[in-house]
Amino acid sequence: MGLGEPKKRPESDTTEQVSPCAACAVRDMAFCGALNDREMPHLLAILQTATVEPHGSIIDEGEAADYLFNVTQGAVKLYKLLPDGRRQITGFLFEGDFLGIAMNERYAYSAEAVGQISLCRFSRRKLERLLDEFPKLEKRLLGMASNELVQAQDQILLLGRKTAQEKIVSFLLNLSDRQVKRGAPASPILLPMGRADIADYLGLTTETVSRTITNLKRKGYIKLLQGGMVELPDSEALQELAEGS
Amino acid sequence: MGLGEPKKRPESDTTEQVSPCAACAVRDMAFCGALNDREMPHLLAILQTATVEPHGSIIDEGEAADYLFNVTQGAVKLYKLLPDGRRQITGFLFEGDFLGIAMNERYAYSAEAVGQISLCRFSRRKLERLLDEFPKLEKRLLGMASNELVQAQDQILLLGRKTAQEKIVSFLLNLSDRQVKRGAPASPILLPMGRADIADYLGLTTETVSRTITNLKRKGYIKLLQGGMVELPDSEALQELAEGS
DNA sequence: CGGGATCTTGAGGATGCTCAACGCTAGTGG
DNA sequence: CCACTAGCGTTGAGCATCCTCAAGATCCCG
Repeated sequence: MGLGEPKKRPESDTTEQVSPCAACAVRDMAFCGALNDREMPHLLAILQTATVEPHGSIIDEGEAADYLFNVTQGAVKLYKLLPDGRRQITGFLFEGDFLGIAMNERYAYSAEAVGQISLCRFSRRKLERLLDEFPKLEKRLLGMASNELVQAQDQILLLGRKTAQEKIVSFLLNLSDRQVKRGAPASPILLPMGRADIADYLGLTTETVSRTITNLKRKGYIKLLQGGMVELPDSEALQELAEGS
Repeated sequence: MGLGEPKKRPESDTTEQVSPCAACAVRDMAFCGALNDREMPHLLAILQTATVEPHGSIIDEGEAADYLFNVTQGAVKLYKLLPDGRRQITGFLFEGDFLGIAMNERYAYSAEAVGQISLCRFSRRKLERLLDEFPKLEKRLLGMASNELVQAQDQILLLGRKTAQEKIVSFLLNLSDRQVKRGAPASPILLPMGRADIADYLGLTTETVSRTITNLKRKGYIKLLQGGMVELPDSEALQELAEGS
């Protein structure tokens, strides 16, 4: 099911009457930032806000792709399944990230909340009409797609050719970079997802993830703090570990 | 260097004076198909055609992304390198495929001709101006980016969670599907690339690729023909092998 | 404080890699 | 015309990384 039918989902709020955009912390980072204050109402008119509980489903692979989303709070995981249950997480989304560019008529993957999250929902049909009206929105979307493709290439390199340790370190550095882009410090980083999720993202098992992290900890490359925080004392050294140079 | 400086590349033709688009076999499949006969001249005006010899470089990762390309004949491989030389091929392009969506200011990967190829080259700057003039071109580009992202997700699933045999079979079926989209038969398929390229695309070694293909051959799932052609006698059975169901 | 889920650690094993040799094909030049 | 070579593909033996299976440790929430 997913958010395509919000009436069935108790964790989904209905649209707020006051503008959620005015106070939106991620507006500039998100694709909404392409519009100025005068144009924003058009976007606001087709937008709904919602929250999803931990492990709540947002979209399901194969569903008709009728809605697009913008994550405004929390972490989301995207994943695909094989018939026998093997799972590959194709990405994590955080505040400001857009969900739904990768689709044809149907979603190419499922999406699930990691912790509790907030998001904006757009009708795809209505958004497409808006794109005709505001070409710069479409340009922004194209730029975002371009960027996502670059990220996907990096992940393909990681999965195809990196060792377990290189994968873990690359992952940590990637989270750090994205935190910086969101205006947070480069270290410590927050790891809101479990070992199993990390494993399914990096093409490993939870055991290997755990062992590798323990190893990095022992060697002093990382430090585990309270609340799933990880300190990266020497990102230069980590950078080298991430590329095997 | 790459095609950014065509004067230095003996294998690059200069622009033809007669319209190469009029007789273009891939026009409808390519993004050019978004424009009708009346609009086409605008595109033609910013386009150059070229050929590249086998193993010739088209773009290099990290180069300024000043040009976009459309493959009109032959096969192209896209790849990324790690500092120690490990290589990951991120995709193969064939007639009608577009090259260059995945970039920021710089190319995210290198591209090299597999055999001899022909392509169209567009100045990115000029093409972007054209996008403003023809929104439907931009829409087409966004749709193509969306599609490429879907493909990238599939590749991520393949690399992260499939066995060697599943990878090989998925690859063969993917080539078959794309041949069908180009109007060719589903079988036999052409394998213009070598074992090493297949290995670097699937995150394997040439030895494993060779062994796995031999195995599939022995079990009757595929048949190797002359000239790098491969027959797929039972695509249903292969479909199951590809997903481990 | 109890209990389920998650994380860690260990031992053994399998998939795919490394290293090495051999075969095949096509292009080259005697 | 055919030996020769270079590149590519195939096959084999041994091995390493990572997986599987299992048990214990830790954490978190009720």
